[in-house]
This record gives sequence, C-alpha cells and structure tokens, in this order.
Amino acid sequence: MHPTFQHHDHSHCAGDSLARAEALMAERGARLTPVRKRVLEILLEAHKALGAYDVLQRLAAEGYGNQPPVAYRALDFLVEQGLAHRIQRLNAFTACMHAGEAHAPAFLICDRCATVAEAPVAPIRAALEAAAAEMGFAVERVSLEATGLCPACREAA
Amino acid sequence: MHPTFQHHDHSHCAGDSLARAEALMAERGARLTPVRKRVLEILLEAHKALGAYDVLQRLAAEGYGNQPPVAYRALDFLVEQGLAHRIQRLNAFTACMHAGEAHAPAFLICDRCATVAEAPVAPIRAALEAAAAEMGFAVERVSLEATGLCPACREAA
DNA sequence: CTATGTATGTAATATTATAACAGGTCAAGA
DNA sequence: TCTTGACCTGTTATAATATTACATACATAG
Repeated sequence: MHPTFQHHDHSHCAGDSLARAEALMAERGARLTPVRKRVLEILLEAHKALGAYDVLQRLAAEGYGNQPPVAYRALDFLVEQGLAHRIQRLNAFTACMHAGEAHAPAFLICDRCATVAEAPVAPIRAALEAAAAEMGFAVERVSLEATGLCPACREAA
Repeated sequence: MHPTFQHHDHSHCAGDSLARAEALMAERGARLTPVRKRVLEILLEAHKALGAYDVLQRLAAEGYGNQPPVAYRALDFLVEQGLAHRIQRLNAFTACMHAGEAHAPAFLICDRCATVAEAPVAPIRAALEAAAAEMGFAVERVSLEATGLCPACREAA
C-alpha cells in the first residue's frame, strides 16, 4: 500500500517536508515568510486538501490577517514554488509530498474522507504530451485528478 | 492536425452532434427539453468552454429564466448524459464531441483562445487505474486537463 | 539612511454555485 | 376523466470561492 494511505506518524513526515521546504527556499533565494510557512504547516498537518477559507480561518485564529488575499497569496506562492498543489476538482490545496523532485503529479482523491495522494505517473504525462504533439498542441501544464475510494474507506464501505 | 484545431464548417459538426444527441436521448428515454437543447446548441455554437453565467446570459436574452439554477440544471443534465463535459480548470463547460461513444476524455485547453479539444487517451486511463489499484485505490472518475497553446495560437506567438 | 522592491493588511466586490420552495406540464393508472 | 406523481422550470435568497485596488510595513542594496 502507498505510504499516504498507511497509518503513519504524521508529525514526522510533516517535519521532514517542512525542513526540505526551508532548504529549497533558501537555495532559491525565495522567502518562506511566517505566513507562508504557517500555511505550509497547516496543509502538512491537515494531510488533506483544504479550501482557502479553511486555511484563512486558522490563520485568523492565530493573529494573521483575516481577509481572503492573505490566504490566497500564501497559497499561490506555495503552488508556484512547488511546495503545494491546487486540486481543481475540490477548489482546494494540499501540501506537496515531493517538493523539489520535479514530478508530474496525479492526484487520487477519496470521495469519502477527502484524503489526497500523489500517484507516480511520469509515463502517463509523456504519453499525453506525445498525443498532444501529434495534434499540434504544445502542452504546458497538466492536471490529472481521479476520484474514488481510498483503501480505508473502501473497507468501511 | 486534429479536426478541432482545423478550420472547419462549424454549423456542420454542430448539427451532427445535435442530431446525435437527440437520437441518444430518445433511445434512453431522457428528455431533451427546449432549455436543455438550447444550452447544448449554445455550447456547440461556441465551440469552446463557456461559463455557466455566459450560458445563462444567452438563455435570458432568449426569454428563458435568468437565474443561475436554470443554467446549472441544464448543464448538469448534459454532463450526466455525457453530452457535455465540465472543465474544472476553467469552471466552464463544453459540448462533448463524442457523445455516446464511452470515451475517457483528456482535454487540451488553449491558454490564449480557450479552445478545448478532446484528446484520445484510453490507454492513459488504463495506466492510471493500474497504478491506483496497486496503491489500493479504486478509481471512479478521472479528469485529465492540459493547458498550453493550440496550433493556431502557437503560430501567432 | 533612503530608495526600491516585495510582503502584508484591509475594504470592497466579482465570480461561481447551491438551497429551498412554488408553480407548471405531462403521462400513467384509478 | 380525473387524479396522482414524477419531473421540469422559475424565482428568491444565500453560500462559497476568488480578485481588484489601495494603503502600510518591512527588508535590503545602494
């Protein structure tokens, strides 16, 4: 089974990711400011897709600004930097589990518990780009999102 | 080059699709009422993704209801019946070019002109399902959307 | 220290989508 | 024929998501 769906010590993987993010940002000269860092932590802690307003609520509760742009800006920054992904289907955001690894993510979204896993699908992206090229279309960005039931919810059902 | 991106007599392909849609609905005992039919026509005529409110505006101009649910309900019906697709990335809808054919669509969305083409990617879906299955995840629905430049806009740029 | 670019805070508003209910249409069965 | 029930349409109201515009603060290079 994929790690995302296993029971695991969550504070661990969150801590690792955070450390990696800080290293990456330092390397790039990008600023992981307090708001941005906190937003990333929030996403990591949640370990599922959160809406911008969910994030905003938590920020506000901690003394950060409580207007939408505060959340959206931080989230946009994280997405640009590859530290988070936007899940179109859910109008929501999730922390990236492979920051810096240059991956072509596919998302598996559980309809029940809203857990989001990243599946490895580099070959799929290659196939799509080939098909598109044949049609004369130059692909820039791909989003591949599947809904269904994760192992846990599958058992429960 | 793919037909969608070629210059073509548009009223033709729209007419064909409409006829096919009517046949399909008759076969299934589903009701392609005037609003629904008109919405499908609007999508076919536009030949690109339209937002629900774009559709609504045109409906209202023609004497149909002018409140959001009028558009959303018709669009939802068309999507359920496989006569249209929802493009998550754009919060928009487009007529299906292969109604009734049981296809797993991938969408190629031009960043410039917003034209949307359906690319044939059945094998891709199969690959994704296999990868997901290995992780214990049961896929129900997939959306695969790529942005980039269509042939025409590519030349223009 | 001060000019510059970048980040944050806030108010206002735009865009997308749904809930809840009333009335109309139509076909099947009493 | 009349009634019933399913479904479609219309409308009001509101929720949820996202952006624009502008003011303020903050870091840092010159």
